Amino acid sequence: LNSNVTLKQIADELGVSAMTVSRAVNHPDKVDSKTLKRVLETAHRLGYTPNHVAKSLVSSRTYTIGVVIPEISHSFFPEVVRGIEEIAYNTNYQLFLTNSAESSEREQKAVDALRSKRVDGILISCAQTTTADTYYRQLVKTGWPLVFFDRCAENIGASCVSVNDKASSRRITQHLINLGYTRIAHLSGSQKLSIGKKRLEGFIEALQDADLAIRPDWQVESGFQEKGGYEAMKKLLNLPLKDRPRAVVAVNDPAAFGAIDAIRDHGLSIPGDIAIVGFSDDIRAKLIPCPLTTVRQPAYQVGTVAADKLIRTIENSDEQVEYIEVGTEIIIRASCGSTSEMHASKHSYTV
Amino acid sequence: LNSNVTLKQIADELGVSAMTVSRAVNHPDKVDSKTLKRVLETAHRLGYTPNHVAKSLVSSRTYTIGVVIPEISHSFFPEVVRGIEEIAYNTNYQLFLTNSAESSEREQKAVDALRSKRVDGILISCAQTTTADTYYRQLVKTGWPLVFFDRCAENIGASCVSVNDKASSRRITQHLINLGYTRIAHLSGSQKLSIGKKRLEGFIEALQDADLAIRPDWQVESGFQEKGGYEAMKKLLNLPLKDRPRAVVAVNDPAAFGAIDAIRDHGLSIPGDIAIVGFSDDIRAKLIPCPLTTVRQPAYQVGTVAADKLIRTIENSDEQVEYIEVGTEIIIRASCGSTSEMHASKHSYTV
DNA sequence: TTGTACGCGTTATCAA
DNA sequence: TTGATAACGCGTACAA
Repeated sequence: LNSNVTLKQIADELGVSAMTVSRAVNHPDKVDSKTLKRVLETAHRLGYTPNHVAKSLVSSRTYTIGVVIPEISHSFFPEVVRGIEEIAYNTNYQLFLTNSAESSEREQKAVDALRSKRVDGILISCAQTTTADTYYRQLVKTGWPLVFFDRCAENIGASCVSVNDKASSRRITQHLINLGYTRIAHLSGSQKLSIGKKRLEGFIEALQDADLAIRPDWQVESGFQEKGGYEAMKKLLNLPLKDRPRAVVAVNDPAAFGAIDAIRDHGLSIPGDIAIVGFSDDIRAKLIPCPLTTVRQPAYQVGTVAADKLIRTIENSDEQVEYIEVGTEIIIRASCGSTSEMHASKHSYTV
Repeated sequence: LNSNVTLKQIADELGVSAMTVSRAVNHPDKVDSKTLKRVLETAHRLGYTPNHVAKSLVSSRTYTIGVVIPEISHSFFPEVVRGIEEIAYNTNYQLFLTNSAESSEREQKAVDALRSKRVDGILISCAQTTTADTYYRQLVKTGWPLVFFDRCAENIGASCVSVNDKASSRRITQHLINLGYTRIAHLSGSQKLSIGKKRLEGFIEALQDADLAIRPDWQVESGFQEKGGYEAMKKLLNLPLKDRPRAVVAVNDPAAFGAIDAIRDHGLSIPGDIAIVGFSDDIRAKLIPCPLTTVRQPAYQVGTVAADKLIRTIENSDEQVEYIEVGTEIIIRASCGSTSEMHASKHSYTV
């Protein structure tokens, strides 16, 4: 029953050689139409399924790619995986999915396992705890096709597909400036992570472009969680009234949610007293009482672009290393306040 | 560089046989401690990674399982996959993830691909369009370890892990009854799908247990989307006042959301005029103005249980076919209304 | 058009 | 303790 049918079994059944059966299956035109028919017929009858394990052993190609993500449940990565899956499906690759669970140790184990499986290439989004980029460097040196996505190890000679963090942060800050706000603060993420750094940079650039004051006391590190957002916002609200910002750019939506709670707890209203914008378009962003203006990340597209780049890297030995940024979309809702012109114009645009 | 190191290369380097190297790597105790050391040292130096493709060819075991899900982005399946991944990680299996995108044709192609990869077993959740259970029967007949999860093909001799649909539906209906409601309607899902059928059955049983009237005009098919929920609720609201239900059990949360809109549009309040409960604990359920009482499905647990069952089926040739149901949790919020006793008691319990 | 020989990287088996 | 051989299923290269 479970004993898998082989070319040889079919061959024996028909009194031909295994080679003939192989040809019938893979190169139908290279075999006599009559034997072809007989072969295919019995192949079907016996339930033949080509053994890719054996095929891979001889061809050194598995038509398999490994994906390492740090977090399965958060809505961003499933959507990325869907994009990867779509490309893989269209190009006849299979996907090994592994979860590093934000542990760099587990991440390395995953990569080793994928290497043992002889995947043709690896897509990886770094665990937050990752420090060891020496590991990545070694990996790159082995020549395995490797593409980072979203969370990238930079300058190690591997391609990278990510969201346009800096430009997006700058753009949403500019949106506040265009609405007339001049006293704008930033709740920032960890400066050890590229997204934390880039979003802060974009924020600062926007202020510089508009010749607005860049005040250190208006840059508070909140981290990426609600709790940190709440605490950080508290600090801003506890400033003397004359030093209080009029608008806030949060590093992401959860931080913004925390900040919103703090603002409410302080008896202030949004956007009347303080305007706020987020980043990531969390599913809750549009559902809260004062819907949050934010940056939508094209997760699906990150997946398709990364998978596409990886497969080109696999199939094209002289494919160049690239740093690809995909554009985001500013989603304008109520939390930033709005001018009359805003109502007349369209309510989202891309960066 | 990319040329992978083989046992033989290490062997040649040291002037021993490939067999000795193999033993050193896999059975350290069966080799002289001195040669062991030499072998491991050069293996490390050359960056040797065992070739699982070759291993699989001889052992007929790939330590790989295939997962077929109908929908990657919805929050339920990522959580299931996370559970599967956790078990796979602990047992050293790798996961092939494939997406049928609710197409039974694509589902079959996925399964064929997985068979070609010689996965040790398959976990599958049926596409909604699936009709061809003859295909599943054939698959089972080949003896391939196979476990269905969430959406199951029943009575075909394969194990199945799913949520306790009928009991949960009955339980949440009973909750309404306990609160004193007697005029209760059901917005049902397609009766062609097991979850649609089972949830209706549970609803009816609860009414029967309480000797309440089971009125056909209070069973409206809404399907699983908001729009259907809205339309179905409209029908109930358009009944003569004396025939209008006082409470509604929706087949899932989206249908409930649609119904809620309809109730609002009709100028009625929740739960004051009409109480409503859902099923699935959609992320929005707790965020809407009148938070929705609903059934939370333990997605992660569905994943771990299904993966565990599959691996037992793989590794234990006389493992029995089982239909496993995992319990749900009733999440009590405002939409069902509440009595004073309710406030005193705990606000969730398991079925 | 069809068949034979060999090798892909590994391990089980038996012999030394 | 170590090595030689064969086999896993398939495809390339060559021969008939």
